[in-house]
Amino acid sequence: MELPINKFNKAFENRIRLGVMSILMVNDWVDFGTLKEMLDLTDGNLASHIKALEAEQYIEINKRFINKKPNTSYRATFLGRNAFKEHLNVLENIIKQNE
Amino acid sequence: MELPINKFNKAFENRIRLGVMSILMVNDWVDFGTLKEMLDLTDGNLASHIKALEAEQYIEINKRFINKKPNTSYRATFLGRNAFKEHLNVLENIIKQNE
DNA sequence: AAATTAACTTTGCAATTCAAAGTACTATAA
DNA sequence: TTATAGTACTTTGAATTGCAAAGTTAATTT
Repeated sequence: MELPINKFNKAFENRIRLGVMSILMVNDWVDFGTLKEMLDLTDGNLASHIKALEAEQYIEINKRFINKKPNTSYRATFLGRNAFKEHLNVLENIIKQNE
Repeated sequence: MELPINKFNKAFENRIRLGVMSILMVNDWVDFGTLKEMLDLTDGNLASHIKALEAEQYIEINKRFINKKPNTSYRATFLGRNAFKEHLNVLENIIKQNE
């Protein structure tokens, strides 16, 4: 018997990291403030989950200044996109079996 | 902007509970040993997650004897099935936006 | 210099997860 | 009757994860 659950990616088992990735899958370069607002998080919390995704090399970071203010943006890497798609495939199979 | 992530059901954020439910969605009455084998868990670990699902009234329990041996079976309740479907809907929306 | 803003990092605590060990119940064997 | 075994737990303790709040850094504006 198959065990699709064991193909889950630990990096995406948390709702915040899943949220960050799902935003970055459809938006190129999203900045810290936008993510923070969209996900309604404290900045420490968001930063720590971003760090976890960065450690897996699932997202990359770009720091610059906009209107003389620091602005950090993130986007999903190729590796991250593929890993996320894999994870969604597992979920899709679970969904399919319930249709 | 919508926040689908916040509609996740905490009870299903764990891969084991998600696995148990996904098995019970397509199989009526599955016993402890089968679940344990399918999910490859220690019995203490499985028992604790089953307990959590039972506490939410997402599964019901039936104890009996088969061949003079105790046999405990579980199935998803109506409440559990609906909650799980809701959860899958959230995931489905995340998947859809990536197609 | 002082205050401000963005993006962190650190701290510390609470919740979650898990394996291992222990327990309860029933059955069967000695 | 004591012992052994099997199933399904419960308890224990430790590691991991998750989080808010407070502290920090760097550049900016006053």
